[in-house]
Amino acid sequence: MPTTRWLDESQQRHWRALLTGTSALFAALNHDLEAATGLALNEYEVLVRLSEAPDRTLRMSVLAEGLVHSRSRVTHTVRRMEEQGIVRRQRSSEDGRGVECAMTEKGWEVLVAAAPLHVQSVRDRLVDVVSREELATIGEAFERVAERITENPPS
Amino acid sequence: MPTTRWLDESQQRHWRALLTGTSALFAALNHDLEAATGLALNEYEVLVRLSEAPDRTLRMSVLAEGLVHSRSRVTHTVRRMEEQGIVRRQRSSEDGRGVECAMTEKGWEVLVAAAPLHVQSVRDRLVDVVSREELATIGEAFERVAERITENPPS
DNA sequence: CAAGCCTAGTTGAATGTTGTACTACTGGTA
DNA sequence: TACCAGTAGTACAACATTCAACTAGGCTTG
Repeated sequence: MPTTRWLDESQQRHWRALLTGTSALFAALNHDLEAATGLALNEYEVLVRLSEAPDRTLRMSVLAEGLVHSRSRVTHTVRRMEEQGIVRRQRSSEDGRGVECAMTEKGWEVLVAAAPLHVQSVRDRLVDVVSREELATIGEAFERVAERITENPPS
Repeated sequence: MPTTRWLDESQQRHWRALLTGTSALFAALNHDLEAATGLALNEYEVLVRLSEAPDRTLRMSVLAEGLVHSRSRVTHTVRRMEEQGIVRRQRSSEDGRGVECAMTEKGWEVLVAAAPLHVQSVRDRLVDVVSREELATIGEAFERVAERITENPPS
């Protein structure tokens, strides 16, 4: 059992800033979006993924993987969205186990209405607050972080 | 109503990387910590804040502000922690409305046992994955992001 | 083609979080 | 000292998330 390599003071400070900063950021984005459109950030993300997919349709497991959510969480989220009529589910024709989630026309309209507001909010709270270089550094760093976690998942 | 300034492709990619990267990161840290110590990341953070405070004691509202959690969430978290015997609550003597949350001796022991494991996990999943400069950039950027949100809170 | 194992997705219960309304105390003002 | 607006915290209900079964279909091997 090796002795602990503690974080030094500045590492500590930066890590803490990330922790509270992201917490504040996501809370604010969620709040902005929900106030303006009634949509939660999770739901919005589902719509974005669907909008980019062929036939605006994705398998549940693809959604789960892309959003980094548990399968069960996606099931519940999509069920709620289905009740609002913004997505629809149907059994996959190729794989009898699979379920495809498709965006409805109403879902598309909801997304189109929400997108400009959300983008403005992301700009106000993040993109226009950091420099282009900082954003690039952040993006690349977290790409690596995510990759590492995929290679070596918890549990 | 001005036309939307959309994100360009690289901004889009970096923003998405942050979104999924932090999601994966916090899920992994939470999982590591919970598996090793039975403590959730939230609860750990409460203990850390208390451990740094005079008398290892903080007002509920100070905890809420520091953790960027709602007052109600902190009430619940602290109640659960009190049931485990790692913190204790008492009415504030100076302000009759206030409640002070103090770390117990058991809480201190739990924190001391958990800290090395948690630090290792933070290193493995973040600190040792990015360069010192990247971490500094990230920390400073998010400090600014948080500041901006404080100046201009949602709702 | 049957057995066993894997993957996809759902279910329901336990747990956690949010939002609103409420109690209680404070501090300032008349 | 009586009022009133504001602050601290909690209670309860609605909602979201997690976790551990569970159903069902696919894939591989003998």
